[in-house]
Amino acid sequence: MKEQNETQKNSKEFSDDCHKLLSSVSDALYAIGGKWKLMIIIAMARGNHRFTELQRMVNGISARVLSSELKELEMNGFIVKKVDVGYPVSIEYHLLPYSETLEEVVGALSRWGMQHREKIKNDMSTQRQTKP
Amino acid sequence: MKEQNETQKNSKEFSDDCHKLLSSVSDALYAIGGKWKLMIIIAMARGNHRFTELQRMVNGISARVLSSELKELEMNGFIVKKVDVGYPVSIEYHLLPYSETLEEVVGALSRWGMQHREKIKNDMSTQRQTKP
DNA sequence: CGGCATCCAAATAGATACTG
DNA sequence: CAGTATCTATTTGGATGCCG
Repeated sequence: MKEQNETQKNSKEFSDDCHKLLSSVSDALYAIGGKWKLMIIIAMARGNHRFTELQRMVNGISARVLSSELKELEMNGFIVKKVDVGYPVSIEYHLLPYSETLEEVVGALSRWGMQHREKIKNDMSTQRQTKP
Repeated sequence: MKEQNETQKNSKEFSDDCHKLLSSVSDALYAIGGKWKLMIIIAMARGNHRFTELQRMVNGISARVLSSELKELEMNGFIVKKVDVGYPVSIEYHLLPYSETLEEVVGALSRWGMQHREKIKNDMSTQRQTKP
């Protein structure tokens, strides 16, 4: 290992680093990627616990998709489904502590999303000058 | 506005906050969501600039998909395509400064992905005890 | 209300072949 | 090398209806 020249070594380590970075990001996207999972978790963190509440809050999601996403989130340990067998039966979904580990990701994404929207807006208004 | 009771007001503001958070995250996912865009940007940041380099580095992407993703990234101002008309013609893709704004997002995702992989590993090994 | 089953349409992805 | 074109297979999603 130590005997290979610096160029090779640096290149190899660089490439290894890259693979590690890629696979960890890939793992993250696999678990919480897609359009809906983070949105559902955000909505739930903000006090929406019922199926229909969630569907109203998460814009554009259908019942079928919400249903299957909730199932996956439950299987993966992000949320728990609580069934209250009163009358009428009430079903609520709640975040488990593990969801809190996503705070940094959600924060980074929302900050970036906000400033990205600004950028798009500026791009559009400057473009309008050249092509009215 | 001021006349509504505190419960309603707080609930309304909470809901507004939620919508803002949801829409900014949604914007972010729209721009850099999907399996590939971030991966391509990461690989490029780590020194992969040629089409085939990128395809080798980003595991599982096909030429067709890589091609279309690169086009989108270019249109959205993340990367630039440089054509060197020497012999042989060489084509390279490079990150534009705007890609650097994604650093925080990439960092958060990779940290989360790493610790998530650990969690999965532990879950699997503890589960193996009960069902060998 | 909180879903599941079914059917159908649309989007996406893979394989393969071909081009300059 | 750096793609494009075409075709097909698979995934995904919406709409609808039904059920407890």
